[in-house]
Amino acid sequence: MFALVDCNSFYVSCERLFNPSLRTKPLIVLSNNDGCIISRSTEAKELGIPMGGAYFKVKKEFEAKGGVSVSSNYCLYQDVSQRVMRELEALAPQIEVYSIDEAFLCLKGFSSKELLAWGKKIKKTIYQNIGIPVSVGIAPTKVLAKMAGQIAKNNHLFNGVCFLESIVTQEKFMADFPIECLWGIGRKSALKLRSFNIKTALDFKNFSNTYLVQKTLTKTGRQIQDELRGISCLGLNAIQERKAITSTRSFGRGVYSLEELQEAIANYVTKAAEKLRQQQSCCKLLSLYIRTSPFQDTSQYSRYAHFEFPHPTNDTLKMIKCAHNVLKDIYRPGYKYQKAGVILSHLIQENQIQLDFFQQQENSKLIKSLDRINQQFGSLSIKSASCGTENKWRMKSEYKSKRYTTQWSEIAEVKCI
DNA sequence: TCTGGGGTCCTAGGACCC
DNA sequence: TCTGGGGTCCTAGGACCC
Repeated sequence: MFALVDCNSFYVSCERLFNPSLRTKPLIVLSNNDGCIISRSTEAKELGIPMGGAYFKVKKEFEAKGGVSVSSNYCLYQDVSQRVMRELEALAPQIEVYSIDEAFLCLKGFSSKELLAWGKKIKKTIYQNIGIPVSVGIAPTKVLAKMAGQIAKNNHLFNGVCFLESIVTQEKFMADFPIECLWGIGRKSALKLRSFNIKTALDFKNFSNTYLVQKTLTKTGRQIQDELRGISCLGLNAIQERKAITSTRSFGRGVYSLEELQEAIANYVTKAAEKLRQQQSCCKLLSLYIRTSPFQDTSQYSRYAHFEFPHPTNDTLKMIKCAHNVLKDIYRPGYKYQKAGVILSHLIQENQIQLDFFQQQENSKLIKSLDRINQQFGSLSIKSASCGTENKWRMKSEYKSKRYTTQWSEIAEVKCI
């Protein structure tokens, strides 16, 4: 048996945790650059605010109806997430942290009678100890547990906990479960399945042409079908090292000059390289891209290029130099650039690097000192001069809440009146 | 004027080997 | 004029997730 624990409107719930005045208002959380809507309270959903929609399109109307918008605050969300996961680890024999707001639990050793009660206990404990409301779905496979989670969240009769035990119950809900809502079936796959007259999860379960499923949806689709049939294909995944680290941002305004792009790229490399060192890895390949806005009618330009290091590295300064060389190659003047990004891949553990006769000593002492200083005095306290100081291109984040739990200077205040 | 960011997995097809 | 068969490895691009 698997359980899926999913935090309800996670970012919104985090914001409400430390700002009770937001608890009764329609609330939305915006993506980076205050561009899109990425989390909505129930009240905001009822006002018809679309998930993933462009903020500027709804801003006026939403505010007129008393809605409140906040910029995303990942320091806060990450920290609250870790607290939730710690609680879950104490409650279940095995856990897979699937995303910032979700975890799968493996339920060996529970009788089916105990399972529902146990699900309710999880919900209650997380709310009591952390203050975040969650939904719990329990079923024999991961895909079914995901489905149970959806049902627990949307069907009020369940009070946030749904256990799909018997095949009869599973099929009863599958019959009303649209195919596009199934975990792993996106827009494209749903269209293909609908062309075979498969409209619900139950239709998919009963579709007998497995050859066609494999052919159109590849191995992934076949596994989903098996999981619907109660055959578990997807186990609990252990935490694994990242295979790639990316840092990409849209600009707060159009960027034209090479100098500003260089600044932005230097900042992104700095960020990505820090993450790389945190997991004690080096990278062999640095990829980089710049592009104009696809939403604008002005002439478009987009380029993607790589640099392969002769020796795997995590040295920020060396990486910035190489990135700048690549950037010079792909930069063309006269365009209004909207976004740039850096991707580090072909990662390898620091202690597994193969050295050779001619390899120069890495500048590791300097980099280690930088990391230590930044850890103590805050991110980017000391950085390469190429990162610039003004950063006029920097993304917008106009309505950001405080980092209540990770920054002493921003800690929550309690006032006695 | 303003439309996010960070990931994973799978497959086809190219390049190469003997 | 005729030009095989069996294999591996790598990567770009597509699709999906939250």
